[in-house]
Amino acid sequence: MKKKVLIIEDNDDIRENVIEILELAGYTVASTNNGKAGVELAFQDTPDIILCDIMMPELDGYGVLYLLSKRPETIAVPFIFLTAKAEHFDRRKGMEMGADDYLTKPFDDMELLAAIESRLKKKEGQQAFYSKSLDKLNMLVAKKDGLAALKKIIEERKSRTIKKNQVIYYEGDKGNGLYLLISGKVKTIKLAEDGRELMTGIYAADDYLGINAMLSNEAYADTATALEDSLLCLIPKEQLEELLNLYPEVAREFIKLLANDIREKEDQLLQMAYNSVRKKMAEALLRLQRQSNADNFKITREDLAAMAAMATETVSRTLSDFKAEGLIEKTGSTITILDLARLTKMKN
Amino acid sequence: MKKKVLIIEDNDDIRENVIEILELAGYTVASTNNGKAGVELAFQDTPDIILCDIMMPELDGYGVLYLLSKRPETIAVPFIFLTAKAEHFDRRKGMEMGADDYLTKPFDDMELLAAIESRLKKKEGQQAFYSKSLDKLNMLVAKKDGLAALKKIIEERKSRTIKKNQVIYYEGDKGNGLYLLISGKVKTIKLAEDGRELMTGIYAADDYLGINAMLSNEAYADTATALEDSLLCLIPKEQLEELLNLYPEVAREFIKLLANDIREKEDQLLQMAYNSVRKKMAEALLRLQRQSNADNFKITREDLAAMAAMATETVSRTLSDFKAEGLIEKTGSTITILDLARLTKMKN
DNA sequence: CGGGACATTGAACCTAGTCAACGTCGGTGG
DNA sequence: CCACCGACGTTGACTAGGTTCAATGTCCCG
Repeated sequence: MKKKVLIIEDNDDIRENVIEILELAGYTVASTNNGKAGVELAFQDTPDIILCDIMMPELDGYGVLYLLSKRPETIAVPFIFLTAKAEHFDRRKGMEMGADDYLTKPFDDMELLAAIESRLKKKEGQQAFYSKSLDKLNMLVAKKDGLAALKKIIEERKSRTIKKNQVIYYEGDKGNGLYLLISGKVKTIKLAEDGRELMTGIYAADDYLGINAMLSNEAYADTATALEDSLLCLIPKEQLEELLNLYPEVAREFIKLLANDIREKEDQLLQMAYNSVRKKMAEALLRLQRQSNADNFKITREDLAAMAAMATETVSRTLSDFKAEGLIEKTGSTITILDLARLTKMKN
Repeated sequence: MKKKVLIIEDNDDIRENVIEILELAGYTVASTNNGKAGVELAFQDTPDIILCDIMMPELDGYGVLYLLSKRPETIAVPFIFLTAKAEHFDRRKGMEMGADDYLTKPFDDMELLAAIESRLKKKEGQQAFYSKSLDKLNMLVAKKDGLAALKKIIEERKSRTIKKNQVIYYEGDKGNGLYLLISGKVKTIKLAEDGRELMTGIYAADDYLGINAMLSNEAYADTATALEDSLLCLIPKEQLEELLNLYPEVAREFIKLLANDIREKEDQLLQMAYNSVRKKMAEALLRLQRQSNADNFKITREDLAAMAAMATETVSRTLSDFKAEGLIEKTGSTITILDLARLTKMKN
């Protein structure tokens, strides 16, 4: 089956040229010269890949990407930016927003075709990759007889790669689905009035993201950011609703997840309230150890400070103390836990 | 229909004497001379009221009361202590554990009969009282067609009066049902290692208590204590499970409650972490105002301290400041909010 | 190998906790 | 009905722990 490519580019020469090349290469091509029309075309008939200029009047490339990422049907479509600007900052901004690649104009035919093919191939690779995470989801649904629903969900797997430091959703965004983290690591944070961050959660492979926003039908209460390159699977809201209504087991499972979450939050509250800095630090390290299942991990002082609700300087000092006491080892931003037992028993 | 009375009393003379009186008065009487047997009798054939001695070998009266409160079928049965000790401390301990009355030996026939009748009458009164709370539950269940289930639950309404400062459940207890608070006010707290309390929640009429323990099938993560005399309705675990499996709407409703709970806990976490004492105090007062729907309320400095995670002395000081600034009024343990707007906008 | 981001260390400051003494309220018993 | 007691609330003085500001050191990426 022919792959559909959507091109959004306001320069007529370039657009026509690209269309010609792609049609020769056997793709079906849709095109437009402005961002708004591009978004609408994408919604009407989901393409397999999108090429998009950054600098455009009215709605620019970043805006297009943002709007597309709001809808489940377009969120997973590979997105390649076309631009004359090869500057560092723009490139990063685009990648952080979730673009998959970047072509600097002028580009030759081979470059273009190679980029498209590599993206399409990668996307297919991901479909196969889905790992245990989704199998677990299958289990969950299949427990009783949700076979049809199960098939449907898996067939329509939407996936999305997220790069380090990229924001998955912002506090206040209305969610469009539930995320299942397939690989990587993600943190959720809340911002205090003065700009300080508090980490409300840290997630690893097989964890669900945004459960409570999704299930309470409200906007996200925190901001989710990738701590490292991650792969996410989106379960669209409507399908989730359907599952919940059809299969009590699914609802029970989510209820359990939520209830445990509350438990954890309450524990954290107690710690935050009355524990000394040493104790809070120890607990933060233990949480990291538990969820990475390893005795060493990389984390910035800033993130640690946000986890334990203290100043970065205090983190530094406390870690130095811990090192002097033989509890941990540290080099740069890598921390290795040496004496788990004593950390666990840390007195207040 | 004849009412069943169970008597647990190790002194043979007194027991025989009471049995005689009660049978003359038209009650069906079961009796035993030790606590263990008493508990078993109560489980086998739920009595309408229980009279129980405190001082007994093996299992004393407090133990009996505790064991009975663990089972849904006996939790709501009126319980009267019989004892020679008229001392203040014992009386309070008994009442705090949930005893409904106290008879000091020696007591005469009239005293005994009056106590029993008053208890039975009160219990019946409660059945009628149930107020809007349960009607709301009905709504919830009836939304679709859960008529049968609905009827069943309402028929088997278990109710229980809880006196001020009485503990409803302890952290670590395995729950046997979900509580619906019909009237009164309840707090849930967690204890830090050093004994300081942190209030994790405060509940008013129509709120559910212990949702997350119940739904995650684990022990309670906090201790629930009545802030004033309260009336609770117990929805036994099994019925809850049934409802959840039969009616997705019910599950959805609870999911929403849980999700909102998480939201609140996260907000609290952020406050606890970075806010000044003044701000924390203001937030605590606002929370009290919101949930009592009144501008004045009675609360001890200790409870306030547990809510805002600070020392009672600091609470005193901060309240004094607030009063001087015209934000609140206070006399004894009653606080009146004067300037809601400024409290809300309290800067950090 | 240079620059910027990240980490460490020192010193000053300040908030809120602790300890202690005193005041106030409400309930109980004489 | 009043006096007393214990629980609860207030205020002051002192102190410890953590934040802030500032300077310096170290790592990593291009």
